[in-house]
Amino acid sequence: MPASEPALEPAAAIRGAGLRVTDSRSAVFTALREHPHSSADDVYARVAPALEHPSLQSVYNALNDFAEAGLARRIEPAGRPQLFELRVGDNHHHLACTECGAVADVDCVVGEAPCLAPSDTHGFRITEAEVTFWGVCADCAAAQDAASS
Amino acid sequence: MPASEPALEPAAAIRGAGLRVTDSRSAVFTALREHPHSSADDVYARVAPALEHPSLQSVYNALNDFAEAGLARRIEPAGRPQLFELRVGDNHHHLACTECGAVADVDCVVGEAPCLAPSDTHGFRITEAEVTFWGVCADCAAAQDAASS
DNA sequence: TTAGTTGCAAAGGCTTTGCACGCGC
DNA sequence: GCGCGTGCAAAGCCTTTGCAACTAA
Repeated sequence: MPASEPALEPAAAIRGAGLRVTDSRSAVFTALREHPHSSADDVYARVAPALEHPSLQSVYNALNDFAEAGLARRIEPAGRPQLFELRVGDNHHHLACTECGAVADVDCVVGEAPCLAPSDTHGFRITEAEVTFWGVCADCAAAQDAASS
Repeated sequence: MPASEPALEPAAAIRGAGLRVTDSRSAVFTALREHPHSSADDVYARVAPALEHPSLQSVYNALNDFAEAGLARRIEPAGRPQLFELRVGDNHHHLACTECGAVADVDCVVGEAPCLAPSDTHGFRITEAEVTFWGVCADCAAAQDAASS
């Protein structure tokens, strides 16, 4: 099992990103590592019990700080609240469920960033290629099949 | 009916999608054809002068109806208001400017839908692959260069 | 100590919803 | 005439902002 790679200490990761280490941030970091693709609300729900005075705004602060510091990546599935994940810099993409909003990771088909290049850049200075596969997750597909039978 | 006209009559397109033809919808359709990648606000600003009693909600209604009927496609650049365009079914992708939100079309590098397949579907029933290239458009790049020089 | 963070409150942007009137079919 | 669509108003969701008190370094 991949447990060989010791999970980086939250405090070290946060400090390494140039941010101060606080209880809130450590909690958010841990929650995000254990449950990637979480929305701010999800993270808040997870860290709330562990903190003295939890606040949704602090979670937003932490998430935004992480995103800005390059610790976390922001995912914004169309029409849904934004999600966050800690995997960064490995150019992976996402599968998103149009029904329930579930998101799963997919390794890039090509393997190196940017994994695609547009045929015409229209003068844009391109920095990133984002790929999202839309579909229906296994659970929702099962629900649909059950409903239509 | 030959659908080979350079510009399909708005009324025909709308009726063809199974929607009733109204002034609002015709105006929205025309505005969208002339200015693709428009937000609801943009469209509203364009159609308002031509209508008697314009309303932003009607524009939203029309756009959502179009999207649902397959007449228009909804684009949702992360963190920006949603945009709409009339090109549908041709599997093209987008270039988006991280600075100003400008969007440009790019033909799919592969050419047929879905143009990519994930390495692992995680049980998803995939219906669409969406590719967005993020970067800085020519105008914003020029502004940045000017500011840093 | 001192700048960076938190917590609380409130505002803000974008989009949707509800309902009566009017119009396309 | 029937039913969909419009217009007006209001609410809703998610996110950001402002400011005093607090705390990591």
